[in-house]
Amino acid sequence: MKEKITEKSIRLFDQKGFSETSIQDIVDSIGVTKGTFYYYFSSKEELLMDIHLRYIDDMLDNQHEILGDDSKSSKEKLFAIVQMLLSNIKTQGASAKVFFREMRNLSDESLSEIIPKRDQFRLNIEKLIEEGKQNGEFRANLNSPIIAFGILGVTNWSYQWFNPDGSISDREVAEIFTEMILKGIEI
Amino acid sequence: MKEKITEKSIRLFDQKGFSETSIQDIVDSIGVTKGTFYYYFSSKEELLMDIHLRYIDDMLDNQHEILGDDSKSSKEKLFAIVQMLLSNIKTQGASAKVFFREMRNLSDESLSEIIPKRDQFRLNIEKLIEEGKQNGEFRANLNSPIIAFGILGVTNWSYQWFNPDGSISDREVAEIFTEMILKGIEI
Amino acid sequence: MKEKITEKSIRLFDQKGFSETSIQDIVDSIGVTKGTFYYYFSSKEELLMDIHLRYIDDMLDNQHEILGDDSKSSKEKLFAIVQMLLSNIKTQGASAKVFFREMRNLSDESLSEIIPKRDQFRLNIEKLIEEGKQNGEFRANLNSPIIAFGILGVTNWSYQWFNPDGSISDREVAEIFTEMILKGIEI
Amino acid sequence: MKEKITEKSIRLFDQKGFSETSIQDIVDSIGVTKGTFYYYFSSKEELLMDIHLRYIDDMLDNQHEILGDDSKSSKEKLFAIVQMLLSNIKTQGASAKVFFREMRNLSDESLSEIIPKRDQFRLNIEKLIEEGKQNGEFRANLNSPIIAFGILGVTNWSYQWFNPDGSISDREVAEIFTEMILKGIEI
DNA sequence: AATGAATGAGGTTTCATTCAT
DNA sequence: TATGAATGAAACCTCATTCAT
Repeated sequence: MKEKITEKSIRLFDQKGFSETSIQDIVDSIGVTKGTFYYYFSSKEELLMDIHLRYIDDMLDNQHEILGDDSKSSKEKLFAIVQMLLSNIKTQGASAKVFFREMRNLSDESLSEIIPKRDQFRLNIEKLIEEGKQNGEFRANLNSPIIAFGILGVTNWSYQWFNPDGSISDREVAEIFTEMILKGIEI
Repeated sequence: MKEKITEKSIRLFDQKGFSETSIQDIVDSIGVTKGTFYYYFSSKEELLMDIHLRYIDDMLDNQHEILGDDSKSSKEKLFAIVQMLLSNIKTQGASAKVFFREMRNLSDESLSEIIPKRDQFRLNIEKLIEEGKQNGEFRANLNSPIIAFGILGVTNWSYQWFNPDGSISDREVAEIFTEMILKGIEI
Repeated sequence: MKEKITEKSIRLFDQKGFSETSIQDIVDSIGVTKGTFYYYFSSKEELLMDIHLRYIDDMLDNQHEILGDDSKSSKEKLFAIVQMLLSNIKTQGASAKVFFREMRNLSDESLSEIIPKRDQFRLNIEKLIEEGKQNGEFRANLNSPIIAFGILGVTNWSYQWFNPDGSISDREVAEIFTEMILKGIEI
Repeated sequence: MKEKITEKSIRLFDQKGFSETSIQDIVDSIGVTKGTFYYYFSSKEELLMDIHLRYIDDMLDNQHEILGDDSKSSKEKLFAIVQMLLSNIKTQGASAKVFFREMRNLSDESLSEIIPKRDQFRLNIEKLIEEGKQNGEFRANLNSPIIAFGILGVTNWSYQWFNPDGSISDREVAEIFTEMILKGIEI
């Protein structure tokens, strides 16, 4: 039941927004009553925090696995991360959008747990760029922190427009984006 | 007064969110009463629509000016757009965040006016890429629609993290991003 | 309207208790809506605090006037206070019961304002007893603090049983109690 | 278990009030679940009634024993009752406060059982005063019903302020109060 | 141009109670 | 004897909106 509530809430928060979705909306969508909601969650914010934690922990896990694979070059790791983020849209896209858009509705206490994790994800990419600079895969004069923000922009923004059921696959987009990031667009 | 209400609302919507900001919050912040608000706006949504329209029209104007400058190459136009978006963060960052985050709270009628304009901005970039492909500035095999999304990701995401009062200037970031987009990061 | 809400609330809190009286009960009893209540009070607790302050300030004023009357002996002042408390039951009895029973429902902040005033009322009686001991009206060996509690017990408890519309008047009860306090009951 | 629930409930009702204490509060405080509560009590009101009955029956028993002791004079009986009420504060103070404050939350049916017992306790004191008047211990012109209320005021009010662990003992307070009631405070 | 009083719908949350196990 | 899941009514409170002045 808790799982069911969480799943439905992610869909609703994605579609209508956190504040715009009432507990009534949530429980109606799964045919239970408000009491049931409060049996499993002590507040609406706790549910939001659950969703945040679950998402960022999952992303960090995925990232960790990729970065720990010593058989991959820095470029390959970068591609793997881009590909992971794109392919996750299908299953985790709603969570991701909630994560990026609704962080504001977390309590200060919850934020103090989430923000370091979010930053960690970005810093890991920054570290990957540094690694690539040192092993000669990437240009030595790159501003790693800004480039990391740029790469995250490319991937995270795709949650706003990419349709996993559309005519172009997540793998294709990942390839286009990785090539753009690595080689640029000029001739 | 209308201007004052709009300005303050943009700040508040940016900080707390549209649904989380009450009319009371708005009028309190400028020391008037709710009646005053409803003298100038017929609803909260009308105010939101005002903010949206003002932002996207301004962006389209800026873009239009850049794209119409025949003295610029495609690359230069691209740089100019990136630079325009970054430098706008200081004055328009709050509006931009409201634009991207709160579109959901517009009525269907308002959306039908806003969405085509938002799409137009992106399609203009797509067209610029096509133009660059044809005049030999950009690689001919680029997938323009996806690349346009990628470029918008880089710039739009910067509204989430770029601090105009920080140690790195908007111009520097624009240069880093344009170089990344044009040349990529590999050696 | 604020006055009306307060008056009705005192009646209802007296009859049913603070927690047992809903905002709905209050507004129904005067034919307005909940919004109206919250236009005048920011919370149910603020209303309770209003009632408390109004009551204790009134009692302290009354007491102050009696104690400041230099034409009265200590005994006469004591009688006047007892009489004042008894005669107040008719108009202030409901407030008094709310005051004694519902203090628990005040916030800590409100309590820190109310408790010193409540204590002041008692300490003023203690001082009156001391005064009577020194001017030879009262026995010199009295334990003033405990006796003050005893006198307040006699008067305050009367709010629980005394019916101002019954067959015995408040003046008669005040006389009986004053005689009991001054002379005791033994032969 | 039933005993444990009752004991904890008395503490909680005393501290926070009946309506302000939830079944959840009660069962949490003893580490069981709500089902357990409803195994022993059919409703929250039944528990409150249990507490009321237990208290008043106990008081009536104590009073009965004192009044039936033919070796005591009326004055001695009066002192014994005052002393009994004061000394009971330590063990029964919480019950007493619940008894006096929360009677309102009993059903009409429960009230019809409790009120006569409460009145009986007072009428027994009234009878004791009459007895003292007739045997020449108390003044013949006393208004017994009102004096009984006065005596109960002195003792019952002490539940509001007397601290059994403070510097003055219950026996000392009982002596001060009995002397005040018998001899008054004037010289 | 602006106010202040009032509304009413809907929000989150609490809680006594039920019941299958 | 005790649990845990679920209910549904009602609690306090918020807020966009209206309207007479």
